[in-house]
Formats: sequence, C-alpha cells, structure tokens
Amino acid sequence: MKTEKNRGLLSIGKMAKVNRVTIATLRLYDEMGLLRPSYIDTETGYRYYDIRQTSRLDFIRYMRELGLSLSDIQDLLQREDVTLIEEKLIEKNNQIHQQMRELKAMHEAVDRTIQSIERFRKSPESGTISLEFIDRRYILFAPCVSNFYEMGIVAYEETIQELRTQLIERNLPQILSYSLGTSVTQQDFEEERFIPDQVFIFGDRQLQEYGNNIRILDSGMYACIYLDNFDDEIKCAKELLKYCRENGYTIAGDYICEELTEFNIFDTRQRNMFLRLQIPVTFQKKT
Amino acid sequence: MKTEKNRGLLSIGKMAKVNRVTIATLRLYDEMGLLRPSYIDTETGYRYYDIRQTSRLDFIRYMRELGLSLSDIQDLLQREDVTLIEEKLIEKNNQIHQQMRELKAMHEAVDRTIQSIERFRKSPESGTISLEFIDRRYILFAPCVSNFYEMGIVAYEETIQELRTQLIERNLPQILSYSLGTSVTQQDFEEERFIPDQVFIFGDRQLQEYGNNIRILDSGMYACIYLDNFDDEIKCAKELLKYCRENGYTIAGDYICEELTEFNIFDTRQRNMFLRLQIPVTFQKKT
DNA sequence: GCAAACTCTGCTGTTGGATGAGAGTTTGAT
DNA sequence: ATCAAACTCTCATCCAACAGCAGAGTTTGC
Repeated sequence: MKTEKNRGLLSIGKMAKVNRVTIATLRLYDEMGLLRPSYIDTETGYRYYDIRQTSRLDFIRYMRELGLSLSDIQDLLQREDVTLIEEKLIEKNNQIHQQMRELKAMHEAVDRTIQSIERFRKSPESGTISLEFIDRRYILFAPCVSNFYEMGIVAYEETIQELRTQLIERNLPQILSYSLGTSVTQQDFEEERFIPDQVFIFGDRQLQEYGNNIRILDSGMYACIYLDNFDDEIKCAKELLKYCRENGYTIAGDYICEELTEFNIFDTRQRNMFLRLQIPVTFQKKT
Repeated sequence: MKTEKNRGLLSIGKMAKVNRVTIATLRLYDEMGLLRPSYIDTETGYRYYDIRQTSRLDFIRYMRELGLSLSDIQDLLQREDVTLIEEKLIEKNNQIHQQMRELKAMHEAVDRTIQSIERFRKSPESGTISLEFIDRRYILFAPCVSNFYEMGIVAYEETIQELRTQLIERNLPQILSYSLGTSVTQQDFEEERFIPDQVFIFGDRQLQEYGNNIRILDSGMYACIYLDNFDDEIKCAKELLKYCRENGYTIAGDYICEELTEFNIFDTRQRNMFLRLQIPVTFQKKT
C-alpha cells in the first residue's frame, strides 16, 4: 500500500534482474550487511533498492570474482580504505601468475597421461622383441630400498613411496601422470643378478631444474621386449639378454624396465601394467 | 586382537599418512564406495588398507585435481572404461585452455583497476584546466536512452544498464574494471545543448574484436578540465568551451566526459566520481 | 598390565548460495 | 473493486568435500 517511500526504488526482484543475480543472493548480502536495501517497509519487510546501489553490488561481485570471500569483502567495505583494496588487487595479481603456472603444469600432466593411454593402447603384443632408437630421457630417481624381485609387489609399492615423497617435495604433479621405470646396473644385469638399483619417473627437460636425483638416459639404440605381466619380467629380461648375445650386440648401459601403468584402478589385486624392458646396445661398426 | 587377516595391511592412519590425505577423507571415500578398505574387522569396524590401493587413491586424487566431482569419479570407476577417462582428460585440456584465457582477461582487468586507482589518487585539483595529448582510445558504446543531464543520476544509471548488457553479451569483465565515459555530439555541444549521445567504456585494442558498437577516439590534443562532482559537469563544460574560444582553439570532435569512478561504494547516496571533461581541439598552424 | 596412541560412529560446521514451504503483499487487467 | 498472477517475506533444508569434535572402544609398545 505504501507508495510514498519507495518511489523510484526497485523491488528485490527487479534489482536482481537488473544486476543478474538471484534474489537469494541479495537477501544474503542484506543479512551479512554487505548491501543493505535503501529502504525497508517496516510493515511488510519488503526490501527496496536504489538503482545507485548497483555500483556497490558491482564491487562485491568484482571482488568475489577475484576470489575474496564475502567476509573479506565485508571487511573491505567497512574499512572504507582504498589503499587496502589496492593491496588486495596487487596480491590477486600475484595469485593469478601463480595460477597460470599451475595451470600450465596441469596441462602438461594431462597431456602426458593422454599420451600414456594412447601408447598403452597401441603397444605391441606381449613377447614382441624389437630394436628401437630411443631419444634422450630425463628421469627423477630414488634408490631402491628393497628388492622387489624377491619380495614381490608390496615391496615395490613401498619403494615407490620414496619417489612420491620426492615429487611432493618438488611440488610436482603426482605419480599418476608419469610413467615409471626401474633399473638394474649393467654389471648386475650382465651377470644375471636381478637387484633393483633405482626406481624413477620419466619427465621432460624441465626436470633438470629440480636439482638432485635427476639423471639423463642417453639417446641410442635399445633392444626391447614388451610384456604385460609383472611376474614375467625376469624371464623376459633373460630372453632379451640372450637375444642380444646371439646377435652380437654390445650392452652399453643399465637395464631398464619401463612401466606404462595404464590405469591400475579397476582391479585392486594387481597392477595392470604394460612393460617395455630395455637394454641399451651398440654395434660393431663394419670397417 | 585379530592379527591374522590384516597382516601386511595398513591401518587407516598409516594409509592416510602414506598418501598424505586425512583420515576423514578415507572414511568418506569408503562410505561413497570410491575406495573400500581391503579388509574390515567385523567386530571392531576397523578399516585396513592394502598398499596397492594407493594407485586407486592416486587416480581419485588426480581426477579431483582435474576438477571432477566425487560422484563423477565414482562413475568412471564403476564403468571401468579407459576410453571414457581419456575423453574426460581431453575435455579437461580444453577447459584448461579456456581457464588460461579467462585468467589472462582477469589479469588485465585487475591491472586496469589498479591503474584507475593510481590515476584517481594522482589526479589534479577540481577546476584545473589543462591541454593534453591523449592517445588513441577504443571504446564500446551504447546510445543514450535518456537525458540524464535533465533527469538526473537515476537516468544515468539506467543508461549504463544498456552498456552492461553489451558487456555480458560479449563475455567481458564487468563494468567496474573499466572507466566510463559519455559524449555529446560536436554540434550539440557547440550550440550548448547538453544532450547525451553515447555512453561507453574505455578498453584496449582487443576491443576491436568484439564487432558492433566499437568506436575509436582519435589521438590528439584535448582541452580538459577536472572536477569531482557530477552536478557541476555542465557548468565546467561551459567554462571549458569558453576557454577554448578565448584561446582560439578549433573544436575538432565530440565532447567527452570521462569518469574515473574510483570506488563508489562507501557512500550509496552518490557516485563518488572524478571527471575529466574533454574537448578535442586543433590549432591554427603558424605559417 | 597399563598408558598412549589409535580408531570407531555420529554429529556439527564451513562457503555461497539454491530451493522450497507456507503465508502475506503488490500489481495489472478487467 | 475484484481477482488472479506474480511477487516477496521468513525460516528451513540441502549441496560438496571435507575438518573437527565428543565419547566410547581398540591396538600398540614398553
């Protein structure tokens, strides 16, 4: 009934429509003291807003977009200090830079995972032996704390924990977005002693920035064998070694087991992996 | 008391520590069926996990980082379909690109706001007349729907709504991060008729990509007067016109009122603005 | 054998709203 | 003036993804 006091003012619904917010939001802001309606009908409790209050609402939404909480905003509004706002903005700009870096890292991690899936899908049949040129690789390694060839998969998982710790220390994305590898020293391998030396992840050039425990696997020809079962590793590795000897290849470095984990999530009993065992080799040049 | 069944398994606390999650999180995942403990003691209800379950937990956390909800993840896990996961990852990569763009836009918006505050802080005293070179500016405009010189500030706010609509249509950041302006056509202005022609925001080059309602304000010399009160605009504009005439400047385009809004948030009764009125001028070249 | 550390269930709290019930109010068309 | 439609009020509940607590029971290590 009152048409005197709210002349030129907007009902909550109109205010909401004009500013593209919901009525609930306006009520919340009122309750929190962020944006009090210009006039409230004391009898009906109806809220009426002044169109000029849009600027304050703008401010609130802008600060929200910048990631400030409503109570932070309330604080800013109460203090009426532009310098403080400027500080928040500058801080926000730094945050944005940080977020951009994180986003980039995430992007790379996702790419790696996609590649890994593709590769898994297209890897050759189990038992296939091949001779491949493999480009230089950068790895982040940890020494093996237990012999998982003897102690089984649980020991392997424990060993990986150490690697995980290193990833966390370096603020790197978690293990799932990398492929894993283990090595046996050349000497042990040639004498057919399967003693794990290192466990590692394969990264890219940028890994070099992360200081310790980084190693480069040189580019070159590798004798490889593919298999899909952790349990057959030693058998296949020996087969590969025999193959190298029969063909007169010279072993040129540590034995490597590369693990494309795919997603070992559907069966908790066993890692569902695909392995590519690798022996770096060189050849007698024909002179 | 039971030490048979949980041999080699981890209590919830150890599992939490190893994976750097909280106990509460593990309990939640159990409840939701995302990660059921390997063994539960039926008498005590104690949960025991297998170290191999870390891989599943890894997956959950990886997907969480990618922004999937727990129920989405549950879905993925139940379907056991790697293709689906790959799709999600590709989708996520697109999202990341989008986010990067948004972040960049936000960064620019924040920068603009900071600049605006700085400028406000350092603007000269009210009433100051100056002659300035102003560089080319890009504006996004809307025609004025009402004469706010006659109808007052409420009409002005209504006019701005139209501009706001355009910003939203173009997915541009909200009004607060731009400075506003209004114009009067050269002819009207010279004949001292204050009829608003356009209302607009000042943007940057990129604005050109946004199609319609974009206009360029040419670079050149402008006669300017600063003031801090909306109500004095016409008075000051006339003064500025008089000044131009007395000095023999030739008016070379539309009259512009640039509004540095600062933050008009602390006093809801009135926009707390700082205005720079501008008349583009040219001079008789001395020959 | 005993204390310390751990774990259980069930509850509440968090943020920034969304949604809904049930009652009352305003608006616009007749 | 009337009546329905549209609007608004308060109060309550719900969301996601946990965090934290209380009070009771359990395991561990010395």
